Amino acid sequence: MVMRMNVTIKDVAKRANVAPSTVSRVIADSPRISKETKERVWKAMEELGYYPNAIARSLASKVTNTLGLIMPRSTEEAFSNPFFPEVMRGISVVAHREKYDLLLSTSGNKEEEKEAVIRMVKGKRVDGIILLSSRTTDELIPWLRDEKFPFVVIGKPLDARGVYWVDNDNIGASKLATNYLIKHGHREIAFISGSLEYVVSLDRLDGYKLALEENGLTFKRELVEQEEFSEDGGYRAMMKILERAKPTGVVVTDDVMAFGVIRATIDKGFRVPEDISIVGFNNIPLSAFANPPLTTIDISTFELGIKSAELLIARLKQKEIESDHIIVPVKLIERKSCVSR
Amino acid sequence: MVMRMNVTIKDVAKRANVAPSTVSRVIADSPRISKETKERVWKAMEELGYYPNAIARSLASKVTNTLGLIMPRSTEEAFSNPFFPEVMRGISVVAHREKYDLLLSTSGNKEEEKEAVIRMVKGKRVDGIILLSSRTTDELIPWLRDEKFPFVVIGKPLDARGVYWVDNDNIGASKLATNYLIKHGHREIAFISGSLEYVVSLDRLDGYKLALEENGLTFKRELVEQEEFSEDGGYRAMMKILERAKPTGVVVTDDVMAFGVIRATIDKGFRVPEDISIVGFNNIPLSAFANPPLTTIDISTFELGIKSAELLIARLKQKEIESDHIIVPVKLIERKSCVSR
DNA sequence: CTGAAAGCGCTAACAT
DNA sequence: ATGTTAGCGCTTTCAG
Repeated sequence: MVMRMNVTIKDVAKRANVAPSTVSRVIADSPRISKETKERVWKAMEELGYYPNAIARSLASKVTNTLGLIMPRSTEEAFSNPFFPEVMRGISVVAHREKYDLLLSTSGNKEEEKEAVIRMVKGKRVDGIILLSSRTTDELIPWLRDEKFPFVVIGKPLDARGVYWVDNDNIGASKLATNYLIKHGHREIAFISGSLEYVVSLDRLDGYKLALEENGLTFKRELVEQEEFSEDGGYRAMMKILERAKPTGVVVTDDVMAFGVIRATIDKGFRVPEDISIVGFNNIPLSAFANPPLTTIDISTFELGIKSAELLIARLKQKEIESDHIIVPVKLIERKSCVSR
Repeated sequence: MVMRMNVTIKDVAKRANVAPSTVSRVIADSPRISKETKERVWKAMEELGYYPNAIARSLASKVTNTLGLIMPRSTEEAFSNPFFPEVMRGISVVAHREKYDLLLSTSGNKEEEKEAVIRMVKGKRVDGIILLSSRTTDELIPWLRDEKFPFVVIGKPLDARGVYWVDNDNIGASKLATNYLIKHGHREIAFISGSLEYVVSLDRLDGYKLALEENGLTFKRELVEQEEFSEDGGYRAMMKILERAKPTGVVVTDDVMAFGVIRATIDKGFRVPEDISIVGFNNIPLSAFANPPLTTIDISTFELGIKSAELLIARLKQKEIESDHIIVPVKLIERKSCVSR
């Protein structure tokens, strides 16, 4: 029976006839160690099947080589919207390239979310944090800023002073969507978004208003509705609007919601796009296959993930950073859910 | 200027007039500490804003309260298929409930995947591992088994001895899909799956063969094709089949691939379902919105995640485990992509 | 019920 | 170029 104790740096040191610190340096591939000793140490590591203990390493060096990911609200919900996997895909590409692992917090609500962040930061489990979406009411951002802990947020925070963030130009994107409808002859344009708790909703509402204004159209309260980010939310919002107004076009700030909007439109006896044109946001994979295929604003979700990870890692490595934020471009994808009037 | 040193267990001990070990016991809520001391220590922790350093804790106790997630192949690809986010959703629900965090490895290929696992296991960064999909060629499973490291794999491994796993009855599921087509009068049924490197592909191929056999139909090589798990893979597979055979129905073991199959069918001048019926697998959200809406086998992806996490955690907590594997039920979702002949 | 002390496995001054 | 020596912050015998 083999009682296989864990082989540590000491065992390697002994076998290679060097000091533990030398082994440590070899692991870090320090240039101040002679080629010969390195070889000798490598050989010893090989023979003993040595592998560094990352935890001990972290404790001593205060570096974890891992990035914390904070999902919005419940992790469970987050994975339901294709937006998040896509952002994570971007993040994981960069993390992999830069040799970072990813620690996912699993939280269920606002309090737990805060808890999760504290656990990561004070627990010293990560080198930096990416916040996947900011709410205006978020107390996390000031907290992290005060802790002087490196983090970047996806989505421009209300108070962006001293915080690094990555986002689209949401005002511009929303103007783009609205103008598209206006150019196609629409005058009564509805606007459906997620809760105004989210800065992104606020900004897109502004973009919508601006587009109306610049085209001499008047803003009408009854054409605007907020609901939760889900198919059902979109459905409910559109039902409410159709009960009090007659839009010919609608801007919906989330494709998943847009599916609900389409469903509501049909349920109310209208056709898409013949009676009502719809433009969505995010260009999720589903939107190309919807019926009709959805015209939508592609916000480069993948890129949002890429850039946020790059920005965070640049910060961690104390690289020169040009700006404390990055704007990722959007583009309008024309499909079949809009028509001229 | 405040030089805020990290407050440690020692500071708390000093302030509460106890020994560090006592503070440690209070953190663990040991019953051998008097109520009074506990209160005193809690107060001191509160006042100093103390928070345990998880890394130091892990080093000393050899427990991380973290589960490692190993994605198949590249993490990037994984996030492209809705299957994985959905599994992760299930895992995260349980992890959250049981107070575990999730560590995601970011790997790009087979070697890096192995590297990632070693880094997690030998680096002592996680208490257990969930393997999100097994290939027949997987050397990870024997390795983990030999290391006696707790892990569970989603997808029955080829050699399941001594390994814990969670899966559907893939043979049965595939029979279900194939029989459905047979019952609807189809005789020439094609079968498209991912690489036979995956046990799941093998099993589903077996199920398909069994269904044919039990119904007196002969298996034809030219009706079978393997390709990668993507829309494009499905497209290519179907193109190849249509160049040499005339199926009236096809079983595709992945919805994303099924979309490609539909596209190929149309490109070849056939209609779905009038000319060719299609049954998919996974019931991803997209499949309900496809054109036509896809009839598919729902494999309870979310449940797969739930069960795998529960099984792993039960193992970590040395709970009684009834069986070393869990079979999650499937069901057929009838939509519009199939028709009787 | 609590304290003292020895690690956990590694890194990082500081020497040499 | 390499060794010595303290820790990193916590847990855990072992005493008492």
